[in-house]
Amino acid sequence: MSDQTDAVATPIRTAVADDDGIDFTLIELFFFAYRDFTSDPDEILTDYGFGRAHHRVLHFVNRRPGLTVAELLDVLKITKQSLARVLKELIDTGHVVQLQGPKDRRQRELYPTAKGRALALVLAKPQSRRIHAALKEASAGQRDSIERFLKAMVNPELRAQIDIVPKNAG
Amino acid sequence: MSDQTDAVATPIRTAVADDDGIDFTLIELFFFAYRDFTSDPDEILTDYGFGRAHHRVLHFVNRRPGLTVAELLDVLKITKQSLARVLKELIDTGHVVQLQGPKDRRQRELYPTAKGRALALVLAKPQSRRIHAALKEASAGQRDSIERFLKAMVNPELRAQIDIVPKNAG
DNA sequence: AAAATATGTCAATAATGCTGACATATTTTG
DNA sequence: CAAAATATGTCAGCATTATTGACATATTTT
Repeated sequence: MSDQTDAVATPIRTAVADDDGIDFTLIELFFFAYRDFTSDPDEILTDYGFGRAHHRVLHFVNRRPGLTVAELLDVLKITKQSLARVLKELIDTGHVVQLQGPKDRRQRELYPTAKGRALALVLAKPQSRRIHAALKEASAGQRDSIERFLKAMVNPELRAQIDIVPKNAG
Repeated sequence: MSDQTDAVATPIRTAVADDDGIDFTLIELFFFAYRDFTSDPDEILTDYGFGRAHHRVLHFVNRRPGLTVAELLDVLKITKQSLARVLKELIDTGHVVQLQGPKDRRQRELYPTAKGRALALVLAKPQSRRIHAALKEASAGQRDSIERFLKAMVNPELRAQIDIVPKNAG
């Protein structure tokens, strides 16, 4: 009886692999890729006294100018209280401004300032460069596959969040 | 003069888009995909009183049985003190065991127990299912593109960490 | 007028990370 | 063999990002 109550549990010496019917290869690659994907902006952010949370807010305010606090909470999947401090700091430092909603004056529409736009671009640049480098040898069709894959990884009921920004809104 | 000292900074009402020479589409998709990719195991982990940090340790101990503490720190890119608490909890709950290194007795080789292996599979299952569903319509060649892309997103000098586990170690 | 909604704020707490310092056991070096 | 280097463990303090619960204010809807 080698159950949990044994003083010493038996070590398993074989590695799990894709054989177990589980795609460990892609699971692990996704972890490594995202770890390094976020590392570039993380370094820049420390110079500004900001963290990854500030980056996320700044990104979406630049991506969807005029979105409300509620919409931002829904996209980030965090609570109002978690957002509060981060948003306040971005407002206090002049990266983001709030405007009263034109139709519903309870709402606060969030917009980037020129300063906030500039920082968003600075943060996105190394990420875009990394993506561009990773796609170097990929064809246009392969890029489409990757885009479709990433989109399909998102919960179906939340995929609408992605489509808010048209492919080339410019 | 609309600089930062102005009482009210001017809001920018246009959205950033890929036009700015930055691949915001993939940047954002990567964020959404990873957010939902980690949400499944996160929910399961709360039932065990564990967090995402425990999951990462458990994953790599199952993936590379016998890896040392130093190797684990290198893979996770965290400090020894950060790992300590999480690792201790996994050991105390019988998910992971430490064996003295056979050659260098200072080292502690980390192995999963049957309990730890089982939990790793439970956590990986929904992630694998999500990947599988996302690849549903993709051809084998497209899967390769995605794998190559994710691998290319990892810092070149750290890509060796990925290759430690052979494609089909089974 | 009452209820619902959007936002803001306060207080307390948890998870995960950090730095710095130091102890122990073991291996390597001179 | 003694000294230095290495691998690990641990303590104390702290920062960031998240959580829940409670409550206040302004505004809109019923």
